[in-house]
Amino acid sequence: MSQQRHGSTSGNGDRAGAVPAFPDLPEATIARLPEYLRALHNLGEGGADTISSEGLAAAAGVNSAKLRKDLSHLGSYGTRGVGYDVALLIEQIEYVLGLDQRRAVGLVGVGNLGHALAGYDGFASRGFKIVALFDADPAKVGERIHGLVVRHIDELPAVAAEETLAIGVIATPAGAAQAVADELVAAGVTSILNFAPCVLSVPANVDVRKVDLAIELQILSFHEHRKASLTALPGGRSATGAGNQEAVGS
Amino acid sequence: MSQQRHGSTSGNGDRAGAVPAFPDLPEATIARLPEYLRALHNLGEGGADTISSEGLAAAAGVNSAKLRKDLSHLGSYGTRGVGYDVALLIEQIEYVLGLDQRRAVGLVGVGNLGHALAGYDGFASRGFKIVALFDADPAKVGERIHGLVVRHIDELPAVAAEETLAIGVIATPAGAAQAVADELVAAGVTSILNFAPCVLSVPANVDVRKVDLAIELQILSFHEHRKASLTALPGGRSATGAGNQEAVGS
DNA sequence: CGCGATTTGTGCACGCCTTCACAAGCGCCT
DNA sequence: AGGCGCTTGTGAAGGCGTGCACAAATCGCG
Ligand SMILES: NC(=O)c1ccc[n+]([C@@H]2O[C@H](COP(=O)([O-])OP(=O)(O)OC[C@H]3O[C@@H](n4cnc5c(N)ncnc54)[C@H](O)[C@@H]3O)[C@@H](O)[C@H]2O)c1
Ligand SMILES: NC(=O)c1ccc[n+]([C@@H]2O[C@H](COP(=O)([O-])OP(=O)(O)OC[C@H]3O[C@@H](n4cnc5c(N)ncnc54)[C@H](O)[C@@H]3O)[C@@H](O)[C@H]2O)c1
Repeated sequence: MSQQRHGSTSGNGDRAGAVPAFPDLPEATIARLPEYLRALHNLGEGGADTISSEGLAAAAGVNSAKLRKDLSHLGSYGTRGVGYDVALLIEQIEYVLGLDQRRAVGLVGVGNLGHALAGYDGFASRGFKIVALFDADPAKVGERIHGLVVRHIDELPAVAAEETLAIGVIATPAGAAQAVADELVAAGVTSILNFAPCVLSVPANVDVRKVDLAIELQILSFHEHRKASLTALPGGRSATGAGNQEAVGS
Repeated sequence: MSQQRHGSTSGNGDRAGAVPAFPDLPEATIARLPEYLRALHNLGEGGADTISSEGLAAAAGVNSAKLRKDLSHLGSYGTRGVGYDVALLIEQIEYVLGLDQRRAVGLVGVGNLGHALAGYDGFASRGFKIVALFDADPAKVGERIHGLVVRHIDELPAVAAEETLAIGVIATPAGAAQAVADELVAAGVTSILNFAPCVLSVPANVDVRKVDLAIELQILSFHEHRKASLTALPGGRSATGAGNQEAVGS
């Protein structure tokens, strides 16, 4: 880690304008950082000043060696014999994840799922703010949800022009998803979270993450199936092997 | 594949009672099977009888070599020079995923998100049926949602006794999630889909998958951050590297 | 001031997954 | 009947991620 960036004054504020161009963190690591962050916040509220890798690993549900290696990738902020400074580590991870600036989210498709998302306070507390809601249904446009007015999808370019949307969320039916994605991309959005069960085609510089509940259920179904086929087999070993806590991140 | 199980009569029904105890498919493969399945259904509705690995791979958003290797793991159902028989492959994958029997899902926590899930028809069309809704709030108990009456969480054991729940879905606040998970496990549920942002502790024979939207957003945020720090750097290569379609599966 | 207890950071080996590249197999056309 | 083009299935190589095990570092105490 060439750039040490150690928060000398403990508080924030010394973050230089020019971002240091990241060492390429392993994808697997960055997928776990949010989990560490959540665990740290819990621990912090619990009054802990420092936490050992063992403790944090347990709270995040991972192996302690993995956790240490992950953290080592973003430059070492632990103290041997003591552990990690909770506040400092929170600050570090938030910085790496780009959460020091609150990211603006635009949500397209205010149906069943969209409604739930729009009203979810878990976004605000984790660094995001839904700043705009869009739908194509005239009956929905104008509706007020949690302080936001639903706007017509055609207004997307205008809205994006006045407030940069960091992330676009697609909660429309699958048939409309690709068109919506195209419009988001045209409006300058380079990160998309897609709830529609379909593959999106986007330019190479745009990141798409997909959440498909049916897929999750089907994976569970497979394991059910497998477990069922094992019930009448040799030693019913329960220890060795599969059975556990798979996070959704890639 | 020792057991060929070739659907001779094309329809279903010849599935012998004793399941053949699976070759251990790579975890990565089973996480992609649902995606292939969805793509196949789309193609089938489009009127295709057969599909090449190239075509199916494109529809599912993966590399064609990867797709072939995945499918080869479950015994080859393709024809060289022609491709895969769409109907047969659908049947195959559904069998492997255990979707030939419709799985009963119990949903706990009928709040914002729970409501949306309860009303989602995408489950039914993909092999699942929500058979019970639970909540702890007396104000919610008794409410009728999409033909199902919300029952009190205390009734879970009774309900589970009369209808086996294959999968439990947790959509309660994080604070209640562990308790709910314990109750599900006690009721005999061995697969859990968890929407609450917390780590669940369960016995080794229970599978847990987690969906955390904030984590997805934070991962996107990281890439935004990284991209932003790269704008003013050497050759703005857009081809090489990250930027794309990461599925939610492990 | 030195020693032991504790905990981080990491070298290393192993296994999984991805990807390339190609031989083997299949159907169609002549 | 034979050849040609197309597509599958897979061997092999390389890369990535995980987890062990341990040296280095720090703190607290006698
Ligand atoms: N409801 C769930 O629990 C759930 C779960 C998993 C996945 N999903 C997926 O999420 C998506 C939304 O689900 P839902 O249940 O909210 O569906 P929905 O039909 O209730 O809502 C879809 C909304 O999108 C709007 N819309 C349609 N085309 C549009 C367009 N071109 N531009 C803007 N808005 C448009 C519709 O007007 C509607 O309000 C679907 O793809 C569904 O498969 C939903
Ligand atoms: N709403 C969203 O879009 C969204 C998005 C991502 C994650 N989540 C997560 O999903 C969970 C639910 O979110 P929500 O917005 O629906 O919250 P909510 O408060 O609207 O609903 C929670 C429901 O759970 C019920 N409940 C509480 N304790 C219970 C118990 N012990 N047993 C049974 N039921 C109990 C409550 O009565 C309530 O009806 C939360 O953990 C949230 O973080 C929600």
